[in-house]
Amino acid sequence: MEMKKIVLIEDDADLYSLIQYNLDKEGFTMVGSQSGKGAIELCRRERPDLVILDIMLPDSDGLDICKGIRAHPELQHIPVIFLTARASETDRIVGLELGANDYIVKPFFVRELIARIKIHFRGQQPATKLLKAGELELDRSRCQVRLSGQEIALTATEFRLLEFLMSRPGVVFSREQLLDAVWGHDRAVTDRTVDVYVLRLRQKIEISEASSFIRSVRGFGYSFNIEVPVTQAQ
Amino acid sequence: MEMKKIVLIEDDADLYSLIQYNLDKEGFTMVGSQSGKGAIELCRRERPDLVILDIMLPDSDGLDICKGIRAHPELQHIPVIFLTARASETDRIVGLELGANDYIVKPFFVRELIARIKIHFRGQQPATKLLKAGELELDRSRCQVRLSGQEIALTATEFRLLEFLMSRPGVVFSREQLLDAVWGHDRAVTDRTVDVYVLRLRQKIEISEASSFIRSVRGFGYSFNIEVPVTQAQ
DNA sequence: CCACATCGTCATGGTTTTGTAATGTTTCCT
DNA sequence: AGGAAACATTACAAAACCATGACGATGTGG
Repeated sequence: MEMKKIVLIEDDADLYSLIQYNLDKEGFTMVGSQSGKGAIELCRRERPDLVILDIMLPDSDGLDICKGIRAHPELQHIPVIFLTARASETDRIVGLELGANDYIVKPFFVRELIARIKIHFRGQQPATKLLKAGELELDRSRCQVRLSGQEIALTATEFRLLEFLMSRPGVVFSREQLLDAVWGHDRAVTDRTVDVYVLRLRQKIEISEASSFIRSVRGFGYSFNIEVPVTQAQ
Repeated sequence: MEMKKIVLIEDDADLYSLIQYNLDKEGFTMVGSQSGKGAIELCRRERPDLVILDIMLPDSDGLDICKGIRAHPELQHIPVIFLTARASETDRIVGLELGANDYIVKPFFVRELIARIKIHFRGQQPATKLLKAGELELDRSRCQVRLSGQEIALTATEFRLLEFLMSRPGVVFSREQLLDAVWGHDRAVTDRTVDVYVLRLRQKIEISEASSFIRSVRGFGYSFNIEVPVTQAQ
């Protein structure tokens, strides 16, 4: 997961640094303000992946800020977590119905805040599951392989074999293991078959004679090369 | 918004009916069980849009059910809300980190539960009511398809199949997946059927022989072409 | 109750893929 | 070097895969 950026608006200095410390420890980038003024501008400038918002601020209302975020076409998709001491039913409802994505009542456990933050980052995995190795790209969801941007036509078995090898680059697999993984456990296939498929793959995705994506490891099996082969120099 | 379906697993009869009443009032479809046994099967059958899960059940553990849902490839995207009396820090963290999307501690306000449910349905609206690919347009709200501006008459099944494929252009789906998505989970349909429908779709929406909107991916299934087919040359 | 549209299945045939056996080549050991 | 084992290649027949046309069942509106 790339580094996620979080904006924190919280006037209580102690709580501010506590959260800052913990977000930092978790590997998030944090920018923030202890005042509600200019919060929208801060978000427009920083384009965070998530906003943590105290509702009761001395100079402005967190609810208004949330409303502002939701009204802004560029920001409206950003998840907002409210943080507040108000625990009454209507307060909560108003917050949630106003467009907040979560609502945490003070005092709270920091680890819970972190866990709830992570929920919003979960599930939005990259649309395409892409395996890369130098010029070679394998797109799982499209069942497609490209070499230097150009599509390479592979058969189903070839694709699955390459996918398996690429998903664990450098690891050497015996023919036995490859048969289990690619052909299935109830296979009825000779292990020489693997050789043939490696050959077919090589003929399709090999660039030069010198460097090979698939490495034969005599006496053991095959592995996907980590030393990324290159066409020219790099 | 179409009718959303919610599965509720809660052993306390009073709470069960309270929630049932309120979900019903809000216009949600609810199915549920007062036992944890068979919860996964229930979800597989019903394919709900959200699951509300009590953690402490007399016959099984809500955490395990959640784990089961997250482990099932067809169910793992479904939001899970935990409902529980356990308020300790570790309980909450475990619940959230296990894959739950929300965690509500009893006793709670029903309106808050409703508000939190709605959060999960918000924003996941298909942003595009209108799917486009070159000359081909699919209007979800009107159940209408146009090719070069001219309306094409599709049957219900043809429409759903095309809609599903177009909604994730480029992604390859197995016949199995297409049957699940288009025909439903309680299907009693051969997977050869998909071939026939693809054929029928092609006959109706295909422009030329060279370029095709629906791509056959031998050994895997079908996908909607991203390379937008063109009437003329490129 | 008939005409018509839709649905799902089946059988067919052409094409691609697959697995194996046979043969050639490299590597390694003595 | 000689030979054996491991790997690379080639060629080919069997199997799998998909497109297609036809058909019966079911449902629906007139």
